[in-house]
Amino acid sequence: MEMDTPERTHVVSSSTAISKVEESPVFNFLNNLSPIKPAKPVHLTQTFSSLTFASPPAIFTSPHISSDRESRFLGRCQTVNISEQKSPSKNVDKSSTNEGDESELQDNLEKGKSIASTPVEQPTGHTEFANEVPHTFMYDFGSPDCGPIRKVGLRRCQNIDHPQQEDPKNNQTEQRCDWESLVSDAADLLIFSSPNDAEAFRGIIQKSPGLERGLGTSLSNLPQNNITDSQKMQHSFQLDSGEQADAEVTLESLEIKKAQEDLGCDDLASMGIHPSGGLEDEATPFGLFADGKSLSNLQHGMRRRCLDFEMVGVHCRKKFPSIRSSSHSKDNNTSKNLQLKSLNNKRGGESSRFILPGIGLHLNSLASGNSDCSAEMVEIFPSESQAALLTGQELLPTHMISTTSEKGADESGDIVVEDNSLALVLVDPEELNPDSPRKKRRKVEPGEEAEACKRCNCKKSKCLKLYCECFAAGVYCIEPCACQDCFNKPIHEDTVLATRKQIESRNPLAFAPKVIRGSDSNTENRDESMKTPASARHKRGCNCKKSSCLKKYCECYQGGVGCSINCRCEGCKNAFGTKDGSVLLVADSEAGEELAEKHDVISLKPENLRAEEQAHPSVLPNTPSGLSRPTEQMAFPTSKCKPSQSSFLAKLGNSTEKIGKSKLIILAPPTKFEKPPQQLEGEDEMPQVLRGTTSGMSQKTASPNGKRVSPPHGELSSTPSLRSGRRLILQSIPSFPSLTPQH
DNA sequence: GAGTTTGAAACT
DNA sequence: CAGTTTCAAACTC
Repeated sequence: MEMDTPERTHVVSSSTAISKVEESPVFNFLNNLSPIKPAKPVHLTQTFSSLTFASPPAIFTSPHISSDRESRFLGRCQTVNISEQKSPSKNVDKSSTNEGDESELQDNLEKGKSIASTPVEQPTGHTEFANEVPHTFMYDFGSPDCGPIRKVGLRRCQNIDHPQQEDPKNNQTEQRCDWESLVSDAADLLIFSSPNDAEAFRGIIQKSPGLERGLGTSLSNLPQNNITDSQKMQHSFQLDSGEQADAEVTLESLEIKKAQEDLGCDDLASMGIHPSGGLEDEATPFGLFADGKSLSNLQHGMRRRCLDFEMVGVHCRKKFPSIRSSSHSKDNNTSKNLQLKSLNNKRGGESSRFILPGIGLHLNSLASGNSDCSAEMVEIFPSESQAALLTGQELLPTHMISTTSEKGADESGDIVVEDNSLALVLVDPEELNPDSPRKKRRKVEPGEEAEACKRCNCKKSKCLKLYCECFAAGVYCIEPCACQDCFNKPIHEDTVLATRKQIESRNPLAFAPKVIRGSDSNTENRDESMKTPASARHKRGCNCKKSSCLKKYCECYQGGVGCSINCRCEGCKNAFGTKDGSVLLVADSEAGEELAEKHDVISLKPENLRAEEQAHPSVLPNTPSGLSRPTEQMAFPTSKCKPSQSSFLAKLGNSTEKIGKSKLIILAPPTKFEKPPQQLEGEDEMPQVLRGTTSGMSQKTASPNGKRVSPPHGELSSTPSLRSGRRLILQSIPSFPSLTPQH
């Protein structure tokens, strides 16, 4: 060995020289003199080659070496590998490798920095490491210390969107496992691709003390540069994945990360705030983490996904239950922790659901329900944010962002409301105070929630049948529910799931959104669609006989969609569209009046609307004048809300004048509205749900431009929540006066 | 808040 | 598939 070291140094310093030396008779002579040396080099070489791992020689020689690892891990991985490989290079055998390889090696060395600096012992460890590495990727085995880490690596590999980011991690993890001490030294070389990863590791570490030893040090040692780098990575990641590519969002996320660093990730994790979602998201699905922190991470990750991928529907669904629980207890800060815990638990349960087969439908159903719940969502997030605020308000922005983004994806109208609430949160420290306006708002909410995300009142169904709105929506019952003998609770998750399966077996679409937007008709042409009354339609259609499809008894009407051929209703007067397609006419008729009346109740003041229409008959160019209003009204009457929004928006778009100042404000973000049409395009029920199927309302409503302005809640139908959402909007309106230009 | 109406869900 | 019953929401007072 001793003899080797000097040679190694030589090799490292000048690879070319090495080859010459080897060839030189003197070298051969020396080798002959010391039988030991030759044997080792050969042995090593074989070992590596056999492994197909990048043997030192192989490394030099070529790309072949890289094998699986490199294929998976590009760029940075090479760097890491180089560092690892260095030690091998030291071996005499390695020196024997081709010159071309040497040149590569040098490059690598430059990147990797100091191979020479690595301790002599490394070679041995390195060989081991080399052996292990391939296995690590290929198989899930490992020493107790390394096992978890490797798993993570595997996971990541599977889910990896960005191999580069992961690669570094894997490399690090591996190195740490085998070379903890060495790694610490080389930590500088290693770079976590993303902050997310770092957090994820932290979370892992928390769970597994063993890992913490290995990783903890390295993490702690990570240079700030790495962090920044990771931040950048995350940023890029967001951009890549993210439809939400908003620079602001990313910036905030960065800020959040910084804040986390300042505060300490642990604290943040405890708070349930996790700016970075990356690994967490991935990890959770695998069920790796059971504890609250990990869950919180998951939650955050979930959010992230929504943000990044606009998996809003799913996200919302997952969150919903938790949200509900949290929403109720929001008032007390002390309770917040408990809430969070409960949320975590619930979420965990949800996550499990998420994994379970058949859940998809459930989730979808949730989505529909979620749409309703969007209002809650908004509030809920703030609550969490509040918790976060306890430590630092900085976190809030993320929540806000996330929430908005989510909503944006799912629901335009609700989103607006949320924004308001969020704005309040940020502005007012009072939120923390129970007396804060927010709290007041929440107080209002209970009623709203009850309506919005309807709370059931089941007495005999045990909330395990579709009679139960909660169950039908795929959500657990919560406090507001007045149900009796309720089994639709996390505690009875098994029962709930079993029941679900049973129901699904009977009707696979039982939990799917009842209202489906027709891809074709729906979307943008909805105004035109008035021709086809129900571009968005109820799946099965209604069977109304006495309500004339003008009351919420009618699921079509309730869902804000017109009746279709599927309906067996009698005397259909559905304002959204009659079975026979004579939608508009109806609007003018009784239904329209009724709707208008209801509008009044809502405080929408149909008067204004009418006045507007009169003043601006052209406001709704797409829709026939008569129809436009009625339809809009239609939407309102039921929930008092969502539909109205869209309608308002449309009107507002055309004429901000009368409608008003306050109302217009709410409508504000046009972008959100833009999304719905896209959603409409997706025909698949599931996707729609996930996306947050647009409600008929939104579809119906037309922007002044003729474009559909409104919201997405496709499923408004189901949605009591929509209703609530609208209410919120109305309420929120006052808050936004500033936004509305005063005329 | 109690009672009625209504139509979906569930059952046969 | 049709008819009946059960159920809970929607509605009315």
